[in-house]
Amino acid sequence: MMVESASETIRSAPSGQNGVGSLSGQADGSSGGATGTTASGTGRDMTTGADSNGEMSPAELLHFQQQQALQVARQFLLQQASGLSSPGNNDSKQSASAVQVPVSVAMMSPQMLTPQQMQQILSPPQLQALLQQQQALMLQQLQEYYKKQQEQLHLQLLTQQQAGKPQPKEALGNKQLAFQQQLLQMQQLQQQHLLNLQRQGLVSLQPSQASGPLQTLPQAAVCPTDLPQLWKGEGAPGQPAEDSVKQEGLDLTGTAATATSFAAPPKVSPPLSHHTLPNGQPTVLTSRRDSSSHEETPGSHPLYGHGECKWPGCETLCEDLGQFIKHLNTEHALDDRSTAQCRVQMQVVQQLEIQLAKESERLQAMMAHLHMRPSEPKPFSQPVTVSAADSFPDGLVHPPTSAAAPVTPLRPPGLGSASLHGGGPARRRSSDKFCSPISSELAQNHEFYKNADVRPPFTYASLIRQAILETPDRQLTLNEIYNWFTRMFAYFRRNTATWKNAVRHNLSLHKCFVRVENVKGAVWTVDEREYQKRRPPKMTGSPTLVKNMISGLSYGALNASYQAALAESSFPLLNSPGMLNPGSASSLLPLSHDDVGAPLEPLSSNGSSSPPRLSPPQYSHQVQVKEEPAEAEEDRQPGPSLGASNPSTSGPPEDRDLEEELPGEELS
DNA sequence: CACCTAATAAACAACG
DNA sequence: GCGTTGTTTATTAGGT
Repeated sequence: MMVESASETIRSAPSGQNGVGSLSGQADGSSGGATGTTASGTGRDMTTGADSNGEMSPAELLHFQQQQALQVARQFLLQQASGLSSPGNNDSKQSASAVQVPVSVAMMSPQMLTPQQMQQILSPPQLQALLQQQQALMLQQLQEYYKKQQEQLHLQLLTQQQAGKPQPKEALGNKQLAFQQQLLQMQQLQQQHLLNLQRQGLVSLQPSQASGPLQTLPQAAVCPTDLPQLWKGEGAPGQPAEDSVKQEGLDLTGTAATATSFAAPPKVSPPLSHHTLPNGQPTVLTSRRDSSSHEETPGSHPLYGHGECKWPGCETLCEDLGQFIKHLNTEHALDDRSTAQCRVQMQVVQQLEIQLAKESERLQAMMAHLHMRPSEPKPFSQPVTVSAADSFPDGLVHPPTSAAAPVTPLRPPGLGSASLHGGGPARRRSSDKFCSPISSELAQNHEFYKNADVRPPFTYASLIRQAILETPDRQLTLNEIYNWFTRMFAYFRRNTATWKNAVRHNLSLHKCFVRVENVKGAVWTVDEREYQKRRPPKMTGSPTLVKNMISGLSYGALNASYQAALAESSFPLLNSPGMLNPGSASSLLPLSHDDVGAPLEPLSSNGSSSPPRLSPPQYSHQVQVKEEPAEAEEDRQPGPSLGASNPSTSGPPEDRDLEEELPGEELS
């Protein structure tokens, strides 16, 4: 609550903030207490690493690997939970953010701010910059790491050949083990990298620069330090090289520290180190050394290691850093060759990213198979198996992710750009345009929105509707709507006057929101038809087209999975944001109330309730008002349209009333 | 450029 | 009188 008022003063909204501020305090208090941290998926019971085995049978090995994967996943959750994702909660993660933020912030805002302030203040663009920076480092590390791994494998193979005779079996087993470990490490790294990317996707505008501006980002990414170095060498030759080096060294340590915190989570590595094989020290050690090389040698240079120049294809030996710097400035100055090499490197990075995406996808599938679904309702939103090509046409991963969907490379359907409302002023609204299925989007990322001070890419109207539909009775009082907002979105824990006003404004303005007098007051409900009516014009794609596609597909031209995927992805288009799961879910499972994720969990687990694409119960929302005099409904009901129009009056809330065509008819 | 939609701000009334 | 709720109008901005 303190934070809230603080941020409010910071942002200094115009007038009557005070009164409302206090009010919101109350609201938050109640809601916050109620919700706390709901499912949030962190509490999964995961068997902790199978440690101790010296030798393993293949089965054991597999098991071990799975355990490792689990651990990695948990690591993710922890990271997310600890607030890596961004602002929202304060205290506990302050330390974490204190570690991460300052680095980048130091770069962009000379004057130092407290982490908290930063959390409040950091705008998406800034965050983006931060993340890009981190990503750059990660990429760099990744490259090195991969290289190392390769070398390592090679080395191992050699040693294996040599030592293969004595105890072939054991050695082989060990090798295998080491191999597995390496794989795991790679996975781990991949995931972390992915996490970074995803996080970046959260805030960044154009994650997909693969084709176009490719130059800009990756260039920075490839070698954040050496390019400036090169330019420096050219631009200001008089400058003592040492100085610049030192500075960069410092910077580097800073950034490297953050990067390594991702790269080498202590939790996961220990078990690995246990299993290092006889001669295996190198494996783990190298990786460790690798990942931490920067931080351990403050004066080092990313392109300098083990006494040699790491410039691609160079490997010139340099006794010390100074010599290396000279070498760098002379041999790798800014010229055609260097830039070309740089480009190549960029491509390498991109390839790696793609590879990463694929691998993480695989991991996702594995995790899913292991019932590890981290509080995220994959089945609905995305079949997980969206082809990598689809998800990453650009080789990058965009989507906002929550702790719930740590590794998921999925991009919220239709939301690709929607969620990336980068930079822009708070005004930017996007949701409806993209017709992102708010519910699935939310389901996937609610953890994120809950904790990250990121403006959700949905319109107020769709959010309000979502809030209402999530409740079993599909009705909410204004205050309950407020609470939902604050509960679900960190973003709405500040500037309360503003958005609350907006909420009221929307409720009044849109015909789709129907106020119903209740015994205990007034509640708001959603008139789904009205809501649908507002959409048609938008439909960026062209609903009819989509419809045709689907119907066409349904003739079986394409294989089922693809069809499903397609139907899935286009479903939201037909039904407008948010129609699906929660609506049906909540209608079926009252337990929904607590948060978005909740209703989805059970569904995802039992899978019973219709696959996303066709769930009929969506159109359920002619609400019935609890304990309510029927007359109330009239006042605003667009009476005509469906006789069913008031299942409320007649039927049960579940109203299986089948009007699925509705979207079609209305949209087309 | 016109038009539409959404966000934001603000005034105001009714009500408890 | 105050705060909440609800309605309404105006302005601004982004998208088409």
